[in-house]
Amino acid sequence: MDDSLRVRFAPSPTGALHIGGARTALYNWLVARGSGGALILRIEDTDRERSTAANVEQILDALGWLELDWDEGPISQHERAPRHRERLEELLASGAAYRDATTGAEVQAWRRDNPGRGYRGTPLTGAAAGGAAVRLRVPDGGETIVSDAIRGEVRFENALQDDPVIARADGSVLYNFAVAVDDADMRITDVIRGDDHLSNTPRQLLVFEALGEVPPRYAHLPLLHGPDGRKLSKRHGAASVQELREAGYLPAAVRNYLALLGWGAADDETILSTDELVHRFSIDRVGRAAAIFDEKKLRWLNGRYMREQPLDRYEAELAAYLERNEPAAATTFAAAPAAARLQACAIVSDKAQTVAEVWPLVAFLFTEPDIERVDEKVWRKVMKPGSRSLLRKAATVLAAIDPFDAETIERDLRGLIDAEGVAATRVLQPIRVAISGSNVSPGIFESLAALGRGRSIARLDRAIGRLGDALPGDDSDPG
RNA sequence: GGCCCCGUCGUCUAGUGGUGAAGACUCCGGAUUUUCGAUCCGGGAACGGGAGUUCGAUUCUCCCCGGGGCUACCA
Repeated sequence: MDDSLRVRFAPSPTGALHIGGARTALYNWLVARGSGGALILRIEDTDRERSTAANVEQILDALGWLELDWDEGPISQHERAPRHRERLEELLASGAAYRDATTGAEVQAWRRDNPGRGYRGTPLTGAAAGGAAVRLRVPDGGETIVSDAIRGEVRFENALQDDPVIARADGSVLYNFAVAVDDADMRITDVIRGDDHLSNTPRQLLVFEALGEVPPRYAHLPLLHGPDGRKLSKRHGAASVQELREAGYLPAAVRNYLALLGWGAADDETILSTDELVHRFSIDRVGRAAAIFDEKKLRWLNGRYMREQPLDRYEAELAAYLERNEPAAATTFAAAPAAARLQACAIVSDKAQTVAEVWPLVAFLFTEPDIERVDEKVWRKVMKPGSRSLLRKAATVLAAIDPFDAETIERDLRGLIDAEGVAATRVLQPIRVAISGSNVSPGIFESLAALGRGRSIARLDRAIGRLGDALPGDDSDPG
């Protein structure tokens, strides 16, 4: 326990929260919650062109859905501009930073002509300094060492580093400067972020040094890649937290899965509740190699979480999912009695791996399938000569079943199957299609019980009607 | 190009100077079965390559190869 520990999650609102960003947030959160320390949420919006309020909303929304909370913030980095300016002036005054109007193209050209050296500008003074960017002076000798909890000591030779631009000509500061100032002001003790920032770290350390501040400890996480081994992006399917939510994953499952991407418990346990994660997670057990995001494993894990949910929780997740993605279905579902909603969840609970898969399987309990429009291929596959007769007999059996529950229905329908001497599938599949409009549904006995006697028989009758049109005279041929 | 990071089954991880290199997902086969799933059982599958250190390297060092990141008046 270390309640003096302060970590931060600092996303840039230039898009939705990516899976990689979500994992970074999670790791910071786990470290904070496991130590009694504080998590600060800081929005890195110094790029006014690309940062939008909508993106900030999306990020907050994604963190909320993941159930990751924070102790301070959200703090807009952009709103701290006066403070950044103040610190910048200090460096300008001390000579640690200077005005330089050289363009990027010119620096590149300079580097071509001066291989093995970092660019050093010539300070501009007086009127000439107007309209020039500000660079940080990097020492010509020695090295800057990043002491990283995951990578060990990473050394960067100062002579090789360019003097980085830390503020634009208009005075607005750049990322590497703002980050260092903010991390210092917010007394961040541990920076846990993506590996893509490792190369930025020496620049930030140099800012700390110039400012006379003590830098935090660092931990750079391995990046997340897509199945093709390249950096995770849109074309790999679900790449943002919102997409994960739309795909029907549960927040707890996503947290569990994300935690395992780059980290493993000492005993290599796979299923870990958030509580266990908080207790067992440790940054020095994080691996060094980039991890590939594999949705198959997430699906499996999610299925486990789905099945282990209590029924009322299951129902709430389904309702929330429908509300977000299928408003019409949400209304229909909400209008049904609570008992019916819970029963629907009960009969699919061991089938669906994601919340998105639930409604298509149980919609028939809440809306009438149009028997005349059942897919022709499905219909032909299931409805054979003799089906009409068997459905009639099944309807008769159903009419007499008492009580109308899954066990009794199964007992009596199996009695019919035995009496007819046919394969169970010849009786059960036509019933399935008749009541659900599909050849894929939850268990048939449970489905009949959930639907109730009246509606079940009515749907059987409707199917018999369609069969009468399609297969006239089939009654005489039991097949 | 320069600088930096990384490299155990297809994937995520565990692990050790001497192991039959372990688990999970996927995949394949089988069982169960009223559909799809789910479930159960079984199987296949890895230390990137080359030197060196060592009695012995997957483990330590170097080189190569491969992948990735940074190299912006982006973050």
